[in-house]
Amino acid sequence: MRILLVEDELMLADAVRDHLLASGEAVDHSASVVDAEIMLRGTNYDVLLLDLNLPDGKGLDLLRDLRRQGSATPCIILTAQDQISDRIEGLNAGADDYLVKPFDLNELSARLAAVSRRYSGNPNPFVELEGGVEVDLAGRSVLRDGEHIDLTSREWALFDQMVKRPGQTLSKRQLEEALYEFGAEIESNTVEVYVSRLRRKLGRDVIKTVRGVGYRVEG
Amino acid sequence: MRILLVEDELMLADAVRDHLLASGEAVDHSASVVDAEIMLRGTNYDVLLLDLNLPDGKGLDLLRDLRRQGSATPCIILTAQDQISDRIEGLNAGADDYLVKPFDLNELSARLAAVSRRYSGNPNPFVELEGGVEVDLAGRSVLRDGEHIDLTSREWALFDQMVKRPGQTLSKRQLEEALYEFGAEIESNTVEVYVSRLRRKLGRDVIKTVRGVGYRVEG
DNA sequence: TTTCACCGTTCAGCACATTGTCAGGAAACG
DNA sequence: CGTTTCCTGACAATGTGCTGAACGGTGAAA
Repeated sequence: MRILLVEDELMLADAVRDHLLASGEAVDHSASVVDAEIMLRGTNYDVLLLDLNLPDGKGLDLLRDLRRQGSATPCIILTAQDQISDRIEGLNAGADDYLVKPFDLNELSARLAAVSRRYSGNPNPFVELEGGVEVDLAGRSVLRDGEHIDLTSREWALFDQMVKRPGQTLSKRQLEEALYEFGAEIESNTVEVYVSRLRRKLGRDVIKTVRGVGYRVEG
Repeated sequence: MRILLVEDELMLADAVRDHLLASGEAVDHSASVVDAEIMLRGTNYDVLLLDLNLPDGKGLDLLRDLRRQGSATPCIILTAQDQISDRIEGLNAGADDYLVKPFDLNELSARLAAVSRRYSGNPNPFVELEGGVEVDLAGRSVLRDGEHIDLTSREWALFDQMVKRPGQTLSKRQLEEALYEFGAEIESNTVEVYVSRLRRKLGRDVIKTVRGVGYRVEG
């Protein structure tokens, strides 16, 4: 999925980009409205992530222009806590959803999925795995033989990463980062423990061990 | 789309009607509550545009009566700048959105589209859930083992959100937004309290807890 | 008007789920 | 065989959700 992120706070932008790249999305970043316009002219994006509080002009105008030109690219706007009027204006200008800063990166993922799904009209983005396991990434739900399986947030964080890149082997280090946002090296076998717990819930065969490297889920 | 406009300022009413007619909508106009009641009796409208400041009675009462009778016709209320309390009351009485006068006619169109879209998105008015619970989304009514269950407006606001996305886990943040229309973030466990009350009315198993995230109802 | 019932909200305490860690055992590998 | 890597049961500390109680506000009834 091609995503255009328009955001001038660089730290936030980097965090968002890293997170989305890690989920396998293609992210372009622009820090200003003019840049964004140029990029929009050159590429067809699937989703637009738009901060309304930009230095060189109103993000709202960008969105309005887009809609005026007939573009229906889904758009999620990012606003600060107190800019309630911006949110309303944004929705009226044609935004599909909004997120209030600071937001959880996983929530961002969920909304992205929801918005793009709403748009593409495919209601069930279920991923099927071995052992009768199905996963709804956007809805954060897992079925095993049709039964719902409850995962804790850590368990989901790990499993989510693996399901997003089926067939790929993920190193323990990568998976660790899914658990502990920034670096924060932890010397322990936490990942192993969680894999163990996941296997108990989902069955032995869903998560394969790649000795010396990490783990992998089949597509 | 059939629209009923209840508004006593004739200039404004004319402007609104002209604008909507030009968009291809069917607009009826009433300048008083009693007229509106008569027209509502005779016709099924898709959207109700309601000024709260009417000469012969409170528009709010009209709305409350409608909701009490089980009508779920989407309603956008029109208020003047300073009547903030009216807005809150209106939303509590069952309005779907509000517009502050003077408003841009294009903004009106946008809200109309948004409100009606919100409703037309539910092709299946009757949803069956676990525990013998049936929900009529359009009619705002809930049955348990065939018995009618009364939900308060907040309870409904929450439950409605969950039933509309069965199988999906909704974060507490998302659900909070269902309670407090736009913003005004409140730090409390209000969502939990309402879930608790809903469970008492609907049974333990209808609403599942997803720890660390939020809640979910089964399809 | 007063009274009453109900609703929305907040808070505090309890109960229990989750988490990170460790240690001992199992399995893979040379 | 030894070594390395991985698995998993147990545990204490922490975190999170649930729910009864209480309070102020609002509308309806008397």
